[in-house]
Amino acid sequence: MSIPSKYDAKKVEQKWYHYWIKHQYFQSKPDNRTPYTIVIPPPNVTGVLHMGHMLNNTIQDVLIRRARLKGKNACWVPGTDHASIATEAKVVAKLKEKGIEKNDLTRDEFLAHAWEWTHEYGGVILNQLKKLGCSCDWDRTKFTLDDDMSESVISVFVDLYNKGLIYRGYRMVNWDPKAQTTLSDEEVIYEEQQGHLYYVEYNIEGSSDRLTIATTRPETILGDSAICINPNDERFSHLKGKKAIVPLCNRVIPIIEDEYVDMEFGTGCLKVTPAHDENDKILGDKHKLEVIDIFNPDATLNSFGLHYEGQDRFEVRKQIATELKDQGHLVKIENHTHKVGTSERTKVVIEPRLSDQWFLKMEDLAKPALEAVLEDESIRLFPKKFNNTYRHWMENIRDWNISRQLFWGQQIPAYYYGDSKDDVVVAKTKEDALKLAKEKSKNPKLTAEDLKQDPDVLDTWFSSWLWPISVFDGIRNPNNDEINYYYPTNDLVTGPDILFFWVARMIVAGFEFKGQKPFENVYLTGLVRDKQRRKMSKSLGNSPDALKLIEDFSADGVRVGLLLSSAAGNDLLFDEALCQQGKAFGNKIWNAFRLIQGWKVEPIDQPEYAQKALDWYDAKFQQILTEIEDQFNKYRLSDALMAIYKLVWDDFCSWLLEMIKPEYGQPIDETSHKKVVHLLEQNLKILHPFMPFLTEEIWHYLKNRTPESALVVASWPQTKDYNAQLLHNFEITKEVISGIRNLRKQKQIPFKTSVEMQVLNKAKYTTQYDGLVAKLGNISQIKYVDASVDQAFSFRVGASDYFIVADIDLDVEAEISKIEEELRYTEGFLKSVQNKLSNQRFVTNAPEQVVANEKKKEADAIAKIETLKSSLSGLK
RNA sequence: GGGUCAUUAACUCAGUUGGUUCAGAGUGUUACCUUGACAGGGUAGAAGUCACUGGUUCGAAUCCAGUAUGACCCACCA
Repeated sequence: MSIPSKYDAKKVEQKWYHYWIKHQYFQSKPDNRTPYTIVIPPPNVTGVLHMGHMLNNTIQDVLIRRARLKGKNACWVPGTDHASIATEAKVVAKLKEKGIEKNDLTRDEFLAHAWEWTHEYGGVILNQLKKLGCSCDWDRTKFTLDDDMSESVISVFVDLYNKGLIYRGYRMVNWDPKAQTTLSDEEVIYEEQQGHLYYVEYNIEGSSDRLTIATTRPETILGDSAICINPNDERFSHLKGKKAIVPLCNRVIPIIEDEYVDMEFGTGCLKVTPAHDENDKILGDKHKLEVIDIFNPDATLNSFGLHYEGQDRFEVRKQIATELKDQGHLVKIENHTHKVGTSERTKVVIEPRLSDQWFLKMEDLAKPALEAVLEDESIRLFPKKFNNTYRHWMENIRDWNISRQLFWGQQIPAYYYGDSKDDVVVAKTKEDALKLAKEKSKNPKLTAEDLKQDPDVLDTWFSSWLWPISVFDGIRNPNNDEINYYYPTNDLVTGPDILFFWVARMIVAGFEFKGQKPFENVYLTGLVRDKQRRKMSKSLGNSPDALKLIEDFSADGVRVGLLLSSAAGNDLLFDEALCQQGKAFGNKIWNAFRLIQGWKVEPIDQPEYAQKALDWYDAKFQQILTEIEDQFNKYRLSDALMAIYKLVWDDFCSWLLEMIKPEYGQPIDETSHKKVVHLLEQNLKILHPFMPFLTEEIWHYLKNRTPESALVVASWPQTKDYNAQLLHNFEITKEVISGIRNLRKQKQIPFKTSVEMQVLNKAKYTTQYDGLVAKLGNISQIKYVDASVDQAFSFRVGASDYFIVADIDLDVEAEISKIEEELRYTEGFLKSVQNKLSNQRFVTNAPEQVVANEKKKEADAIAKIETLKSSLSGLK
């Protein structure tokens, strides 16, 4: 079988992905193995893969592939989210291009367009995940608007309504004037903006006095229903009980008193606009003020806006300022920075607005979810610092506005049978609703036509909070085999930006609807940023094209690149150079494999050095294996990968292969070859979760494999005890070899020139590796001596001296000064150790172990000084 | 305004209960090497007042207090 000298990632990756799918390795069905389950954070159905997804899903794939290798029944459930606002906005925009307005369509017509769009673009992102190598069970792919998923959502709504946890309320909500829907508090992003503080004068009724208020939103004065002063503010005591006149519209409004007003801010006078500010609403309720809504749903002014009717709020703000100025009501304008709420999806400024919405009471629901994370820690967040954030949110949780004024989503199963808002019933189907309506209205003559379903749909998160349950049909069929087997799932991998949107709510839903946590561990990744630390975003154009990256660096390379520097919770500064490093690593492995496979194998005796080297690597592998087990348990994937990287590159390639490599043109013995192939296979196994394609390719080149023995379903290496002393001795051997190389370089002794070495070494604990030292140092002979060797170059490792006898003039002066320098350093070191030891408080207070160590350091230093002195006198 | 976390080499980060060479890794950089797996390579080296100030301790990158800078989260100051 001929092996290509260049690794063709594109071809290989396609080949093996097909192979894995064909042999159904990613499929999972309940059986008697332990399950290991991950549900994917469903991406937007019409989205495309970005760097965040790449990172996220690479991590999930690493975890799931490792679990599969460890013999678990690994199940990774993929799917997409209908993302109501985002998708609806895209559909609306697309229709607009065709000259179609959303308002001209019926609900069903609009939904038909939306589904068409979904079918056209939906799933693109899932195909991109396949390119990345993700080993999802594609037969389980779910969409949050699938019929069964929707049924689950509706049934949960009805259930919560019947429990009295869902209510309809007339409240101040966050209104997105562009999408023309409400948003939950979590969907509002507060951004600091440079604005102005307008000082506006109001006339006082029946007086020539005037008062000045400060406002950031002068356009809302048309909706003013009071002026508020602090009762303790003596500056305004003469105004108590009087009335003010709103400029422009000349409406007469009361001057009320409330301690809410901050006397320090602005003028100490506050205008009250209950329809357009949450605090004003509270004040308004308290003082029974009129509520004057001056906006249309798209944030243009309505008839209360007088001559500004139909114009946009920000346009009106400018014009009204001018008009106020012209009429002598504007005192001054100051610059003022403040936080403005914007829509997470459409980016427009949120308008606080009073409207009827559906809410879910969260307080009681949150309790078990809070305990699970913070008290019994049955759910663990990685990194742990998010516990605090989680606690704060959960303890201050507010009711969740779950209704959206959109078409794309599950329509709220509430049916009105009369003119009043209270003439409402909630049921899974219209038939059930009719039954209930007849009872409630005591009107048996009601027909289905009399029922009008609430036009709103549910917040998308109200479907995705059920995800770990509903993908296994655990809502509709609470005790089916799948949910019983797979739930609770094991790990959840997602970004901290949706900790509240999704993670916290899933935990709530898990306890409420399943009586159990939805997952054990939550791995929160960082944000992917560019080299300048800017967040990657479409608008900045700094986000690389995911598929292009895979094209350029191979899927394996990109995976390694992403993971190399992505400790959980830390932002990842993405740099293509990392992918390049990943790709180079792949190349290194490929070439190591080619070397091994290229050797001629013959049934000759195994040289001793080869056996020693292979035994050493065996132990080294075990050491690293143990280490990465620990790192995986702590979700330190980056560290685990780095440990493997160094194991393969440094220990396997640079040391082991160099040590067992036969002379050029010579064969290798069968025993060694068999063993090194085995060790390579072990490496491939632990590499496979990170670099699935390359490893599978080499795995099949090494031996003929049946589909059952593919690497993807191989077994993870067993951890065994290893000889730590052996590893320690070998490290010393490495130092000796480095010493030789170093000395050759300094003295310009070419590697091809074989030299003799003499060793002054009382312990002789590394003599077993003399063969290796001879091979890698090109040493003709190693002799052990009892005294320093004159006329030789020397170096020192530990307490031993190594002398290289070469036929080259020795610069005695240089040797002497080198030794003298080391002598000075060692004497200084000895002095500091002895100082410490003569400190009575140290000796009495420090633990025995530490004192003993210091004493050993002292003894070593004394011994070293002795040998240094003797070589010095030898040279002189 | 409240809170959380961070600050270690040129860059990105480890450093687990204070005590073994604990001042580390990867990248970059420097010098040299390189026809026989791999220049996407090899060998060797340089590089840090562990943000600052004080404290606790025999001993502090590590614990405590404060300061500075940055990031993030939360909150209704017009």
